[in-house]
Amino acid sequence: MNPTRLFVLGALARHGPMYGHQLRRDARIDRTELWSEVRPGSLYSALHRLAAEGLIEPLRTEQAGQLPARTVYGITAEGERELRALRAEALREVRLQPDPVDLALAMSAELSEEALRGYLDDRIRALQAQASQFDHQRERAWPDQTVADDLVVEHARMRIEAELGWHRLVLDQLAKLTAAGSAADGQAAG
Amino acid sequence: MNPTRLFVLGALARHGPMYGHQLRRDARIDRTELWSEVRPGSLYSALHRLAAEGLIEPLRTEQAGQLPARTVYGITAEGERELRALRAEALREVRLQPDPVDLALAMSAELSEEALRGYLDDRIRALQAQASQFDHQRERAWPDQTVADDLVVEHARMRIEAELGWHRLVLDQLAKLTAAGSAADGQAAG
DNA sequence: AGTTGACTAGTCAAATTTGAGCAGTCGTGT
DNA sequence: ACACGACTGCTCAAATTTGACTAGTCAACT
Repeated sequence: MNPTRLFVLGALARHGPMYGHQLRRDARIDRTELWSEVRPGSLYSALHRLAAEGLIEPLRTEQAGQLPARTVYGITAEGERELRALRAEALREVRLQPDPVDLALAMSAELSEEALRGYLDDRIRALQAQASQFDHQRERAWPDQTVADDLVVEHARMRIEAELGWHRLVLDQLAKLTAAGSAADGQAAG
Repeated sequence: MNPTRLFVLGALARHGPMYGHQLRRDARIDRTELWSEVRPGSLYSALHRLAAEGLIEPLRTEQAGQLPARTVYGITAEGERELRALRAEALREVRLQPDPVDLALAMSAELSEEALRGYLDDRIRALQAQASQFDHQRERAWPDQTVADDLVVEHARMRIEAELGWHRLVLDQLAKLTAAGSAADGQAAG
């Protein structure tokens, strides 16, 4: 499905021509980390590939002060078409992304009850921290905030709440979980 | 983090020596699709790499009837250590995986209200279908089902419920969402 | 006998991501 | 002056994933 391409095309369509680092920066600013983690490597490789496919095109190179030169890309007509197609694909796709913690849990039978409880407590604390961050952010808007942005934040908040609920359930069942194999395996390397 | 490696090491540690296709098959049987999508390409490349690193080792090659030969791998002592490390890593990591639908939604301002409502209705139907599947499955157990397996299914069920709640919220705000840009863009290529 | 369809066990090229790094610049202190 | 850390704009190798494909076997029909 490739979210990186969707992100690049969408950003160029909205804001107009941009260069690589600008995309990366805006991704941080606009809470983009919620829907897509844009790493530099992926970003630039997507830019090169999109340009090679003619979906975006280098418009000019700029130079601000003595900083490294940067290439400004704009979206092409074909890129707009691809953007609509990718967006439709993303909207149609309903997939619960697998969570590695489930995999880990299924393999933790021989972990001691205390060790597992420690992990779970840590996870709950981390989730609560994230939740309260969102609650603070929800109050004050950022520039150019749209209804869609609100909904994205709300989505994250609701998912955190669901995670918290599940974690509490796991804590509830902890005794049963480790009842079978209760060997000593308190701490792992890593 | 690499869930595929964790899956392979964990499965070999639990069930004992196995060959590639067996891992792939068991992944289907044990609801593994919930936590990890094991595609053949990823699976075999993980096997080769784990073997090269000495975390698993080819024990023998079998041949059942005239079917293709298959290589049986077993986990090594070092592999067991790596398994514990990977599991601890997965248990520590708390990350809300970004959902592409958020990205798509943030770029759907110029989509018509009806088009967006159509997508959302479809998504809700798909989610409800998945939910009722889980509800049926929850009643009858599968062989070797553990408490952890129950919890994994429950996890998926709770996440679906959260998704449903959010989707209804989006439908609620739909008028506001498309209020700004309401051009005609009813259907996209796809 | 021949065909169909599903399963077995795995390969491969191409796309993509990861994670680190590079060569420079800027701002801030000291 | 100059050291320091953070930022800018981007590159690169290595790891990994994707998705289609190979080359055969088996059971069941027709």
